[in-house]
Amino acid sequence: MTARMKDIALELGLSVVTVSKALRAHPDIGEATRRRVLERVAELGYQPNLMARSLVTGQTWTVGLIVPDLLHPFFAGIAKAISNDIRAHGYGLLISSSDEEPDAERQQIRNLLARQVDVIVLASTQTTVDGLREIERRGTPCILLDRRFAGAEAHFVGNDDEAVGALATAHLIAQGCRRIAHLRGPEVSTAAGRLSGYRQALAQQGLAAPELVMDLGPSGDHRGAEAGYAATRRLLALSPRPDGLFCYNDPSALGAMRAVLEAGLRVPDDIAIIGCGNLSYADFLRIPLSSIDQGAEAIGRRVAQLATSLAGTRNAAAPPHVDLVPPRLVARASTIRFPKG
Amino acid sequence: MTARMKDIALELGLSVVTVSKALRAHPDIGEATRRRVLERVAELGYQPNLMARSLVTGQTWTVGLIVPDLLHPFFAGIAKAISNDIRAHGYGLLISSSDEEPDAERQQIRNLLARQVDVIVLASTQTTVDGLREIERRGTPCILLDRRFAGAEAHFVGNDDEAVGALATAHLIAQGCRRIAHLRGPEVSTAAGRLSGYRQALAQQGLAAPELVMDLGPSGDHRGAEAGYAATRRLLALSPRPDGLFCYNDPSALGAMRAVLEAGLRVPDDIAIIGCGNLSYADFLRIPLSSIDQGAEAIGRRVAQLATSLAGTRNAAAPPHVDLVPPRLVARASTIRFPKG
DNA sequence: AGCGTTAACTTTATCGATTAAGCATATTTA
DNA sequence: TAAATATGCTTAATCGATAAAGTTAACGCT
Repeated sequence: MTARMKDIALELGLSVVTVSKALRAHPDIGEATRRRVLERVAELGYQPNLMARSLVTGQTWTVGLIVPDLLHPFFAGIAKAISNDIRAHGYGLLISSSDEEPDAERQQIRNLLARQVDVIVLASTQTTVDGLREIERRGTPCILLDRRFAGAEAHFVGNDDEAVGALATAHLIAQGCRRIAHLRGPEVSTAAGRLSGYRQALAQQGLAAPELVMDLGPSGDHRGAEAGYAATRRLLALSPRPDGLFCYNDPSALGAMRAVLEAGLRVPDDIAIIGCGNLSYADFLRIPLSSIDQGAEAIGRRVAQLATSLAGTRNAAAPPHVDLVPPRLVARASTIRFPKG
Repeated sequence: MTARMKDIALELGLSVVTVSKALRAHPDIGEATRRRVLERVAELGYQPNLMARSLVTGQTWTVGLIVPDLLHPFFAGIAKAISNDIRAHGYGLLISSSDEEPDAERQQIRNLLARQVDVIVLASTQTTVDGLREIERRGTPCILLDRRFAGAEAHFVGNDDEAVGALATAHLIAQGCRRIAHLRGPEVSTAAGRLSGYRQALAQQGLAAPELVMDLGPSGDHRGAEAGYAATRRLLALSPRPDGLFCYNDPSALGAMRAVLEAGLRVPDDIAIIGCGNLSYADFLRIPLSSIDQGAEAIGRRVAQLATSLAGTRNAAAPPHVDLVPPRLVARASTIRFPKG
């Protein structure tokens, strides 16, 4: 078995409490004693049992994170950033992937609560705020990530999705597109936000009608390319057809691009295409894809900061901290119609 | 505050132990009492404090995972699969990303041990097995993931990297390549294994000499494309130049492809290129990249199975379980020289 | 009737720490 | 010089559960 404080105390002829205090640099302990303790602790490579400590202090130094899909680079990037940043403050990260299933998510929330995590960070797949009741009842601080709820008074960190939609659409307009279509994502706040931003940008230029919005359907990210392909085929059947396309995410944009090229049209000359997510290796695609970078790392860092400041708090009536990370346009060949020069 | 067993016991006029046993379906408890308890527990949405439980049982129902880079799709895929599979057995997953820094990794190991995880799953960035001493001393079961140590008697789950190298190289040979080069990865067992497989495949066909191996350098994955580009430029300066190229990973293969195309050569006709990792959206690249699929999900599932079977074990003298997941060739345009028909 | 069993709880000890009180000894302070 | 304060430890209580051992009433058997 592993050494316990009791063992060290016995060896040194001290009480357990003295050892405990010495380890935590409590002022009660004299210099000589502290040194003796630390020396023996170092020799043994002793580390206090965090379970036991947590039981009495009520703090577990653990953040719980639930994402819809850990394989998605956006969420993986956020998870990595959170993990790295909170570790610097002594926190660990318990991660689970809900696979876009609300029931699984609720179960995972319950599990995190049973584990007494100090904070829950949640990119929810729920449509209502009800799933958060339990968290609230427990008084565990909760940070909503990427996806928000209409009337919920909760902390939030994520993109300003209206800005995402507006940025992408304005870029297409600037490139000379006049009939700009949108592939709309599933029933989550991000899709609604991007659609709204798209509409705003169009309205601002008097390009609102007719509306060229096509649904990608409920498919998750893994089917994004197929969904984008199918939706775009439907768009191309319209006449006159669109000359610009803002896609909910990059996979659907890739599917869209395939559909456009297969139809014998040119990208970006006939149809300019922009996605969202800024996938890695976009530069190595057949036609490098313009996209909106969501800044996963920045989001993760801000979540980490908020989480560590919230940990230890209980039911603090602090006003919700809403942190909208600005998106960044990355223009590549798929939209650049007027090469400079 | 949240309800505790004591509260429920008091309300129902029972002892804490009775409630505890009722919740765990202990045979001591009568049907009527059990029902009363379960009913009240359901009403309150009570969940036992897992910290307290762990302290006495010694099991935390937690698996610790350390990977070099959570953003890397291979490790993200593994993490996702592990998380999903162990959750079904009641386990949670504590994840951290070591960023390929041995010191960070060691610190993370210590942290996981202090948190009393039941099993540690480790894709190590260390060069020696010394960093595992502490784990061993504690008797915590440990599963090495993806990267192995020479003489270590430890559980291992990952690819058969010699098979990876051999599979890729044999494929190039089958496509008619005769001067096959290799971009070698950094100082980890996977790079050594793939190199060895490459050599074996060449030797088997009497194509061994001269050796056309170029180092990618110590760069991690994020610089893979640049490193691949640079190494390939050096390769192209040779004469006669290679006609086939097996790259350590996909990013370096993309860099290699860029170098080849910039030199005015054709892929795969002048030089066929194959990578490793089977990156998503490989089909949407300028020239779809052939690659070796490592089967991240399969690896994750096997790790999960092994981990749950090992949890609760201490210093079991069970012989190390070595699980080599077979790689799968995914041939695409970058290597297919003889289109069928 | 007497005694061993069983069923269904309760009481006590424990897990490995932390926090709150005690208690000498030494050092100031008035 | 006596009372007041610090200094540096120790002992007792606690965190929220589980495990081991004890208790009591009902039951069955010869």
